[in-house]
Amino acid sequence: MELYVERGFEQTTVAEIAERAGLTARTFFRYFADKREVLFAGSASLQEALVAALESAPDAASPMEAVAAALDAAAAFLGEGREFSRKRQAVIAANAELRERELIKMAQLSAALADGLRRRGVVSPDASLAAEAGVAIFRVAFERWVTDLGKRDLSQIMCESLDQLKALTAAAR
Amino acid sequence: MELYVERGFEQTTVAEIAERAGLTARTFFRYFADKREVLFAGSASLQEALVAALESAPDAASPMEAVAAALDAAAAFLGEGREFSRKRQAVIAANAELRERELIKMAQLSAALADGLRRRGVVSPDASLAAEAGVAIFRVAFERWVTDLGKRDLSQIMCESLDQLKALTAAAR
DNA sequence: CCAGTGATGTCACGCAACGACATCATCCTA
DNA sequence: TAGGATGATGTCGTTGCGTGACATCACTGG
Repeated sequence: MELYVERGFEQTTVAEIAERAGLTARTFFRYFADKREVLFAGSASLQEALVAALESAPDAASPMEAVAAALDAAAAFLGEGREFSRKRQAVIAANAELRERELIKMAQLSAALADGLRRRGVVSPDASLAAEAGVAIFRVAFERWVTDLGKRDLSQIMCESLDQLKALTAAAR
Repeated sequence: MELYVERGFEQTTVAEIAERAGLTARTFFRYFADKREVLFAGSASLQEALVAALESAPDAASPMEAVAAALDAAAAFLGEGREFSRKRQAVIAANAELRERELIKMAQLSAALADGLRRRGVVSPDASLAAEAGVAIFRVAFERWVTDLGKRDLSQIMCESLDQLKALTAAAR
């Protein structure tokens, strides 16, 4: 993060990262699959938290309600470190390769949520759609939260976004 | 496509592609930004077609209805070449880097649709949400269409998926 | 016939990423 | 306590992607 913020992602070599960490480039690649991956170390635990929340939602909950529970967990997970999220997001936004990686992490998240929904008995296409919709809400809400200058809560913004999506789809045909 | 299908994406070098095309590797890179991009040559025109359809939707159409018009255009654009889409999709699915590129193309599509909606007067977060939802529908429907063994129409599957999303969001809270 | 333009080739280079092997610390056990 | 297994790290060499700089060649307009 330090180096990526200082001089940008492309202008940073793996050798430099390794040097600052007191390691060899070869060792870097033993911990991270590639130069990008180092910025996404936490995404596995985020995903676990979301899936866990989805699974522990009440049985009576509808698919989208279970997804909403997962989104609450996401807010809890990220809610504290807004400054860190801001910095990280700035680095990612500035580089196309990093945006790609970010997107595939989101897609993995979506797939994991869809799996979780299927385990709850939701039929396959509904599960995918609900998961995709959930991730869309996450994306939009997170963007707003990071951009926002005020102090509004992430979970609150997520709720709003879900409501907006409901209103939008309800107004189609 | 030939080489990627024959021996897979990773096992194909740019020099080989260039050779089969009767060119130099250097020239390849003058036409395509990188080894992946060659599989996404058509995505710009797809995007244009969708945005055009969105813009020419009746003024009275709701945001999601305008998005639905764009999805119809997508179906028209892709509907004929199912065999080609299948092959291409198989190549992409088999490789993580290609999946990343596919995702960023989708994200660009989503951004372009959101822009188009804003030009129609839709407020910003609604535009993003509707566009994201539209792309989610596209993704799910396309996946079903490519996988599906039957002869069901892409546009038909898209309509179904939109209806399903409506039902899902309506059932939240 | 020449100057300008655009497409292509040639060459050299930086760097990401990986395989193979060496080294060293730790720790378990006979 | 010596010795062997294990795991983390370093070293070295290689491949291939991607780019900058420069040369070449075809084509076009004047």
